[in-house]
Amino acid sequence: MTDRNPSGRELEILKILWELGRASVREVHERMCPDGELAYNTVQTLLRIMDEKGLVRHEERGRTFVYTPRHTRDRETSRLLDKVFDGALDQFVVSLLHSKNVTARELKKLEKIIADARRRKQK
Amino acid sequence: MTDRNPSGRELEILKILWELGRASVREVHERMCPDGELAYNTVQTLLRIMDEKGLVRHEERGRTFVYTPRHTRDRETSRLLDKVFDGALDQFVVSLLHSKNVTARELKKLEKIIADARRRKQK
DNA sequence: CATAATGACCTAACTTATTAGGTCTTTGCT
DNA sequence: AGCAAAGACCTAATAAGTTAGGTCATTATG
Repeated sequence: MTDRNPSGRELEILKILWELGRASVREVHERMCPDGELAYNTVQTLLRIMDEKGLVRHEERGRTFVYTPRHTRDRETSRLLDKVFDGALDQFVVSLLHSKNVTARELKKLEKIIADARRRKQK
Repeated sequence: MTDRNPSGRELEILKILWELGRASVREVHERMCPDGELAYNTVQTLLRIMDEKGLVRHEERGRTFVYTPRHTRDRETSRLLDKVFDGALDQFVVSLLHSKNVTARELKKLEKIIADARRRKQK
């Protein structure tokens, strides 16, 4: 069972793994719920399922499993782009600008990001 | 039970309603599954649940219900932005540019969208 | 009028997601 | 050696999402 999509909780775990790069169940658990909202076992079960789904992979370090993400941020972004906007990039960006109050500073930053991408494209 | 989030199928229905503005069960069903992938009753049930969740509203036209969306595209975008990128707009856009092959033409369009937004901001 | 079509409403079956308890094993500490 | 901590593995219970069948009322149509 390879390459399925993450559910809500699974996405939370993926976010941790994207941040840490690699992590054991314990590390994910501590980062995700420092106040014990979820049981250790819950996180473990989720990671096992995500492994089966192909969203993460694991290697053994001693007797503990260290997980790394296989599902990428970009993949997730792409999925959402298709899911909500049928792939229409411009519509997505317009909506993005509506969706919250964007500061002039942020806009400037975005403009630079796009301009850079264009420059790279030209070459 | 107001203001809950759409599931995958519910989002599909919302997309139809965003496009059509308003529609009966039959219209949604025909647009969504012209080849009868889903039963009419399935769509009807989904719309009823979405009504309870506050994602759509309905008014009666004769003896048929006409549904309109309450959950907006922008709201959905905002939700995804938070869910995947904790609200970091720039990260989202960078990922967007990675997520598929963007043409130079599209980039130019995006640049214009951002520039226009900035200009409006200045005033 | 009889019958078919359309539509809302109710409910059930099945699937997927979420949560966590119990068990067994290894390891580290006294 | 004995005990506690850490970890994987198995399993179950609940919740949420998905799908659609059956029922009844209203409206067309022959």
